[in-house]
Amino acid sequence: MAQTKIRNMEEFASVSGLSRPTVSKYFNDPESVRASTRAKIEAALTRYDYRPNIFAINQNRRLTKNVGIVVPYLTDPFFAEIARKIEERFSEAGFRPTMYSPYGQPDAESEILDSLRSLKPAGVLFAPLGRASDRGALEKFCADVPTVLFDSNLEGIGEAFVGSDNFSFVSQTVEYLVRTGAPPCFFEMRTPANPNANKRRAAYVQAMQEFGHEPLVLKIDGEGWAFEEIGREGARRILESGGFPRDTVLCSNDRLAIGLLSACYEKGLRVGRGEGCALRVASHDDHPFAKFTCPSLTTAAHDYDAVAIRAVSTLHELIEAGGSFGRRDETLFPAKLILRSSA
Amino acid sequence: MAQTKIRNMEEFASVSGLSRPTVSKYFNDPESVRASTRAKIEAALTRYDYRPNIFAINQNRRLTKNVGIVVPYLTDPFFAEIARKIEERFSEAGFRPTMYSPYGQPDAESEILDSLRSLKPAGVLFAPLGRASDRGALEKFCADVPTVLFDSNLEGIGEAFVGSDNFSFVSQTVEYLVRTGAPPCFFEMRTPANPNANKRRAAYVQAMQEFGHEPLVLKIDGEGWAFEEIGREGARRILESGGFPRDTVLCSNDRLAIGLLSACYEKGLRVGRGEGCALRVASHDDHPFAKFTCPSLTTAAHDYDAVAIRAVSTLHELIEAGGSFGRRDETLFPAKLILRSSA
DNA sequence: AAATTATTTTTACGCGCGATAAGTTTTGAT
DNA sequence: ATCAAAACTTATCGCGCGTAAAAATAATTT
Repeated sequence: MAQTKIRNMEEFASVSGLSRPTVSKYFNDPESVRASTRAKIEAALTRYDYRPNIFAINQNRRLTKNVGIVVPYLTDPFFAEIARKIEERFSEAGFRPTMYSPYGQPDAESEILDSLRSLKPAGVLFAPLGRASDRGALEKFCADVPTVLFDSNLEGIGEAFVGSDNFSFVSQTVEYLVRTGAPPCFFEMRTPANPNANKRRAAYVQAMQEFGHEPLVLKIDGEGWAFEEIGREGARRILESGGFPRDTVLCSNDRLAIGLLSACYEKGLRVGRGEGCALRVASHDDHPFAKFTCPSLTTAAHDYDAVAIRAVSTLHELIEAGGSFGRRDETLFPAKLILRSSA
Repeated sequence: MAQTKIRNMEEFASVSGLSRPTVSKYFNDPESVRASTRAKIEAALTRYDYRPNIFAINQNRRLTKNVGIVVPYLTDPFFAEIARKIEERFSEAGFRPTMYSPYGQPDAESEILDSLRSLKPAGVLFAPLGRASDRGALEKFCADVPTVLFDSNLEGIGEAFVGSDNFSFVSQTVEYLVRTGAPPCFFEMRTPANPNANKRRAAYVQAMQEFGHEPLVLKIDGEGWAFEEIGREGARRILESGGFPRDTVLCSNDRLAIGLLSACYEKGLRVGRGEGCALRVASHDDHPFAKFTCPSLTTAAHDYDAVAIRAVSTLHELIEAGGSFGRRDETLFPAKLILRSSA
């Protein structure tokens, strides 16, 4: 295979029988050289495993091929899944995506942005922490680096937003629950970290009023990102002090619902829509584990693929537009109701 | 704040009243300069937000501060959690960790190693896919880059291995199940991707024999990494064709168990150790969701922290040893039995 | 205060490639 | 065969910093 070790592009150009600038052109865009030239280079690539030095490449380039993907909590399968889809699309498009996560910590988020800035990324897809984010730091970052927000919208930050339509989520679940049973109460954290939570609550109140029912919001205590634990503890307390005020519960998100279902099981409360069931539970997100809860969770699903595809294409356009759109577009995808056993 | 924008280290050295080589030394190791000098630089750092260009730094350094963390499937909360802990420790130690995942695809794994190589990392912590890995590619990589394996051991690959002791996992669960009830059958995939699965099966057989019971291994079909789905389908088929041959089931890992519990719930089969329960289920890993299954899962827990700490410190030592130990050490941490409701 | 040692400055080079300009060859259409 | 456009070669500069050696300065010891 590799008889001689190739040290740099000069040497590789030489063994390909070409000049360095031509080879350089090829690595920037293989289509930019003649087919016969391309063939020479690709033949040489099979004989020698040369790769341009990534640091030297980026040192002197105006625009790198680096893109950043930042999600608030990477150990949450929901974020891991969406980050993965985004990463995949960027790789296919010839970019070098890198994933970052502050794991819920605002100072870590700012730190990530700082070190991302020094990577001179062509662009960044950024799902902010939300309420806890350091707004000033984000604004400064977005002024320097073409950034598209996703999942959580912070008004005025980033050149565009791509996410899911919380109203679509909640109106569908409320409609379904009301139509097939009784009006739900709403189960959420008292001080949600994520701005989507507030929109969902507002959507719940509005939808209930439209259907002529009294909204009823149950706010449970708890800080941080251990939502399952918080949901379980909150549900336990409610169950131990007389139970839920209605026989249908709509959770703000699936992770809270997973905790709630766990508490119900523990207390021997049967959840589902069949006879012998004391409680119906529905939720939002279609978390990867929602299929496997007991009972399986009726929920409103994100269109993961659509969000990922659109986020990537929007960042693409932003990069090609030179880093700035005229106005800040917000793209919201509707949810898809997934009927399972819990409601 | 920043009156003048600092373009490079030369300018920053000038506003600090020092020469560039001294400033360079500081950024390589703040302790290597006099305290008064350090104070000057740090004072300048508060006035100007300068950061050395990451590409220029690494271009010419023998050893970068980059470290790679590779896990087989990052959307699995188990891997996400261990990767996170490792990442955290490296960051604290002044390294620049980057996470990668082939998401179960062997060619993606090789590709990751290739692009990692061009990052000239000081070292890599690598949890391989296992059976599916391209052994030749891994060997070539490890020859060039100081690598420590974790989670999955591949004999002869990498300079060291840090992981959990599968025998400790299984002997504890088997002992507990036998002592408090009946000898379990073993529930696993027919063709597991991960070498740990084979060790666990062997450990199960051995432990059963030592306790004087007949081992009984149930092999279920399924390919890929959708373990919950595979576990559920496998359990469904068993339940629909007469049920489990014993009233106690030990799963190879928690993700299969999550699927199995889901199938049991669906079929109305009550799982747990109390009266009225038809089946006891235990498992291994202490997956982040094992607390929230219905019933909550009795399992043998990895010592996540110990593995992460030891993996990082081993790679540290390897780097300081110049990339090679005399012999290949294997560190195995024992499991901790976590008693919950399922068995 | 002189001698020794530890730091810092000066000077200089190199890393590997991007970018550009001016000249040369190839291509493909007339 | 002619010629312009396209592609390639040659040559050269610069990016921002690491690194090394020698000279100058500061801190510590005797």
